[in-house]
Amino acid sequence: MSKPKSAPLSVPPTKTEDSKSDVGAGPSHPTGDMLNAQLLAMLKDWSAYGYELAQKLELAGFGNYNKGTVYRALRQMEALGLVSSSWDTSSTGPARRMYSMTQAGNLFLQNWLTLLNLHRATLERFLSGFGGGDSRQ
Amino acid sequence: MSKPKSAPLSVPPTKTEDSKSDVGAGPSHPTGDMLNAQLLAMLKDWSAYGYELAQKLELAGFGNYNKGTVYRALRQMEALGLVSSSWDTSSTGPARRMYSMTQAGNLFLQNWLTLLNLHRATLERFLSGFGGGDSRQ
DNA sequence: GACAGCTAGATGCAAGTTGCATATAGATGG
DNA sequence: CCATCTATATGCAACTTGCATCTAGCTGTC
Repeated sequence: MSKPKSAPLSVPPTKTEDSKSDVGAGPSHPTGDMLNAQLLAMLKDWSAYGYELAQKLELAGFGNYNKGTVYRALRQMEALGLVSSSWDTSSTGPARRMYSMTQAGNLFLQNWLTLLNLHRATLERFLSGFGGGDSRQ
Repeated sequence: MSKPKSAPLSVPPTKTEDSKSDVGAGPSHPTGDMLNAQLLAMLKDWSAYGYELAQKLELAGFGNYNKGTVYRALRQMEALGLVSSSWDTSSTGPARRMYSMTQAGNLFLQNWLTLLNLHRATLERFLSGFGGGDSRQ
């Protein structure tokens, strides 16, 4: 949710055509637990640093990503024990904070996948017969 | 994210056993766009009111749900034009605000499913070979 | 008919999250 | 020396969420 601020509530939509392209209806990129899950998945087998992860998210197809949010998500996950970090000064350029996933992080990911499947299953149950629910590219 | 508030950042996890069942890592129930999508899916073919929808979410397997959040999510989706509402006083008991999905709501749902598939595809790509990623019900 | 309890919706507040802009700082190239 | 790129961090305003609480209609019971 983000764009339009108007509509004084309780006013019947009256749906004009003006918001056809934007719709205020487009989820653009994941935040919160969804973002955490993406970050953890990328850390599954190797270590990585924030800048790198933010770039990969963009390459993965999510719109241009807010790096500030990525950095804060990583620090917060560290505070929760889902990842651990250490400075890497071995390569040239500014120091990098290298993250790797912990066991708790792995457990989070499991829980997330469970919730995600429940989410999907529930959606599909209500949208029964809906086409495109499973089209992984 | 919700439970533990401690951990002063940059402290290596030290993983004690105390948080094994909770882990501070368990996404419990959907919020934000994920919640919106659930609500819209339940409104796909019929109208419903908030109290009812909140109950269905619990029955669907998501933990005990915050009704205040559900009500506010619905009002906000109405402000965005994703649903429309009207009072229903036909049945006994307190009046019910009946919601139904708009075309914009349907478009939101489409977009959400697209994002969800991208999310899943990306997770699976990084977790390649991971077991359990596709076990629907 | 007083009263507890259920249904149904709404909201104040504190805490948390996010986007945007900006800051810091090392490295590199001209 | 200065602009630019990499890499991380943060202040601020706006928004979201959970919890508790409020209103209000209806039902059942003594």
